[in-house]
Amino acid sequence: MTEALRQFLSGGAAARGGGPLYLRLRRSIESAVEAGVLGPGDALPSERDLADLADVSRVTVRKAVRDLVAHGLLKRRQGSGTFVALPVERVEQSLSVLTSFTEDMARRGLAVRSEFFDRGLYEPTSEETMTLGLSAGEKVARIGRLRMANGNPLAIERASLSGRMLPHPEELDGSLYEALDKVGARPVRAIQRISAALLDDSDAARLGVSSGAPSLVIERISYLASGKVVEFTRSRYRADAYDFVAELRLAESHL
Amino acid sequence: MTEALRQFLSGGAAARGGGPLYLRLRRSIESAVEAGVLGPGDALPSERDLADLADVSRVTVRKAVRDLVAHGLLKRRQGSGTFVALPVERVEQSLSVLTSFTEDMARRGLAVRSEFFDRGLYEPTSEETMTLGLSAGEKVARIGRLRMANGNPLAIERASLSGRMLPHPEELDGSLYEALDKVGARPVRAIQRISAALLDDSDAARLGVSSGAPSLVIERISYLASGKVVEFTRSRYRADAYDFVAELRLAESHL
DNA sequence: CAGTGGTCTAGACCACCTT
DNA sequence: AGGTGGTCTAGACCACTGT
Repeated sequence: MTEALRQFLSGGAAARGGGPLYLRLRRSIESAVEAGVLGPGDALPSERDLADLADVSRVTVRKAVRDLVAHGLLKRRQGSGTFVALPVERVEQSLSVLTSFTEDMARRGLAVRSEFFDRGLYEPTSEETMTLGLSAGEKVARIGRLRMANGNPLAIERASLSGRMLPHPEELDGSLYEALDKVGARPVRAIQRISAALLDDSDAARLGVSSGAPSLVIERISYLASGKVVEFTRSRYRADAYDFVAELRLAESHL
Repeated sequence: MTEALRQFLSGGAAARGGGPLYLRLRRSIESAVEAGVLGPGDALPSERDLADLADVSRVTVRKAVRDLVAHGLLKRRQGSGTFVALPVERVEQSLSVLTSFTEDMARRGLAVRSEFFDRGLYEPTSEETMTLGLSAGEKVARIGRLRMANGNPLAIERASLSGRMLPHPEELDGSLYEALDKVGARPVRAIQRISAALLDDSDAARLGVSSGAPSLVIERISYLASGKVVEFTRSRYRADAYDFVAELRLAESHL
């Protein structure tokens, strides 16, 4: 195996076109994975061995590997090694009709679990006061949870609500909307904003991906029938595991 | 100015909690920007000077700065310096009704321009053959363009169509849908899939962002009234400049 | 030409996982 | 205990940008 790799590294890294060494090495490793010389889950040689094989310094190896880890091709485990990433089964979520996370996953035969890392009443930020239309002195209820499907962390959700809607957030256990339903504050409409950003270190750790991995950023504002804002949620979905799907009618559009 | 910075670096970097040096330095620079000691567009001291100020090696400075550049807080210009990034005005696009890129931007008073980097007929990939339902021997028309608003690159679009629909792609100049309209192949419906991923080096260069910056990945399949697939487009939108917005009706959902 | 970021090296020590 | 990735250093040269 190391012999086949040598073709891609020592021969490959030097020969493969021009450019900086770390880029040539990066392409060499990519080629080795694409060619199947390294399969999913396989361990790469240690960074020190790679440095020897490719005849570059370890710093250069780390630069090449870092890029490939960021793009999701490789995974590093401290003290253990560097491995070709396992293919991730991606999960889809519809954007036209908002179905529940739990229902969505159940329909796909996935076991869902939530892990709360934050449930409590807090002094609101100015953003929360404005978005939720809080009155002076009113507290804000915050719910932070890690969403998992089949044991894999998929998303981080941080919801903010008026403390009046949810006076005991620490008792929340299952569905937030169910709890809202009980106090007659079930939203009927939501506006969702989708963007992308790199995960910060703590969110990356929670989601079990490398620091600096990309994520889908979802901000949702939910409204009551009266038009009043009930809930403001900011979520982070693992970009390597999640797709949002929308169906569009092309009315008078000229693209 | 360097005097105020020193508070955040020499004093700051060493004092600011524990953890690796590059993380402390990163936090110090973040703090300096948040505190307004460094405003948008301001130049940071050179990496060598930062290394002296914070009393770390240049490698460590570069590691801290790289992270901040990836997150969009700083921008590096080779031969020139490192600067606090200018705030980017974000652009929204609706997902419920697909309006045209050009119209959308015009409504916001933005001048739109497209730059083609690829227009031609090619041998289809197997993905194109399957998605577009091409018959044997049929060529595929590919349109690759860089979308810009007010001179700023916003997105890269790569569209694939049957060569029969668009036999002379190199003549395409304006709207693709307009061209399709002329041959009676105007789509009436589309499915759009939204995810996120890091930009590769060449796309990052086209979009004028740093290599490894995050992007929104949009895949769209457009259908004729007959149900036949007309077009398959894969786009990359700058994550620091683009939001997709969807309105949702919460039918029977339990979140 | 001087100054900046970009690449690269050889070697060191630490933190962590495995056995 | 031995091997792995994580951090860090001091110094070098290159490529690019400005004057």
